[in-house]
Amino acid sequence: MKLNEGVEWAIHSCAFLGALPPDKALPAFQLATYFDLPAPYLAKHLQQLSTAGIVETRKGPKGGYRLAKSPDNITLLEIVEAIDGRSPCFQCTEIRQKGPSAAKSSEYTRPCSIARAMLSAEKAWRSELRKVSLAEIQCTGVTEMPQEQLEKTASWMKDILS
Amino acid sequence: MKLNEGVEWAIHSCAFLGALPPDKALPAFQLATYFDLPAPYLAKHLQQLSTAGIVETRKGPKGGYRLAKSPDNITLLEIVEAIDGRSPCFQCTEIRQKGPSAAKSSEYTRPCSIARAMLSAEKAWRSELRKVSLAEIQCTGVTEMPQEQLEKTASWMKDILS
DNA sequence: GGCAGGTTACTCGGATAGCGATTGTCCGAGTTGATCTGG
DNA sequence: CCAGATCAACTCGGACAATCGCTATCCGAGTAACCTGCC
Repeated sequence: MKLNEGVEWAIHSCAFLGALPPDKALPAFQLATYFDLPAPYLAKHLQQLSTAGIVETRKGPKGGYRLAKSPDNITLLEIVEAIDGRSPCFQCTEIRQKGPSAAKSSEYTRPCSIARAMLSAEKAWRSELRKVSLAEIQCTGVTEMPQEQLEKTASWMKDILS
Repeated sequence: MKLNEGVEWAIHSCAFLGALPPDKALPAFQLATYFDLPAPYLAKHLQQLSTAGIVETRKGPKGGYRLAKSPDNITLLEIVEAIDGRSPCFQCTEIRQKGPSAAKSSEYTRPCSIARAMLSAEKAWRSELRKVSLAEIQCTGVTEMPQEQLEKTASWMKDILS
């Protein structure tokens, strides 16, 4: 039960891309530099975000990644599922139908009650993540960011985009 | 984001142990036979349940495992955490404090807002699991179990415990 | 017949290999912007 | 000076290794029941 490490990188990256001026894109390499992450590996996760339709790419010089839609319309759940997959974390293997005391398979109509409880909890988790939009993350993030970092980031971004 | 497979086995095993007559214990090997599982590996998980204080053991002949407390006082969360660990599935590595634009570490007072959102969702998940007691699982399980399996299980249990 | 001691067989517990998924990396295909040349 | 074609550099995308945790297994330590012999 460990979430892919790339999820954290992806969320931070999306929040950062959302702060970019419109019609500007940022290469994966620059993002990796900003967060001090291994560039090729971050690129792999950005690809997943691209496949999921959360970010869009632009090749060639002055190219890179940028958000594909408004931060208001991007939820944390979307990003998490883009990186970590959509398969449920609890997979019922129907062991109640195994062993010497099992009945015929057709006798089991409803899903296993244990699986139902686990899936229900997972639904609550997903529901919480769906409530949080990227816009909220950005807003809170900027509000709580130290003044020093705000200035440095603005300066850094200016250099890169020039 | 995949839950340890042993979690399913552990929950089924606990539910089954709860159906045992009081003061009777069941060896790991018999449990594995009943569910058609690899015995040594199931035993490993039962050990974890024992360490967590959910089941208790009795060595020697007529020994085995049995519940350490009433099914009413055992929650799904306890079992899940006993097998899968209590560490949060989202680990914030504070990448906001990395890179060329980071401020001094002391400037970051509150936890990262992304981590707060992820932890909040995880809290909801754990809360849902805490609501479900083993007693409820047993009750639902028995109610929905095919008649054929009920009879076979009763007969099988009689043979084993004699 | 009852009891004590020894034996035996059965149980759990921790230490030990194998495998798959995640982590980490690389190079090639494609595209865009800039440059150079000719009109 | 302008337009078009060429060129070159920069970008993403998918294919390729290494490491860590989960899966699976085994044997040794400990214990309780049982059996036997004695009182």
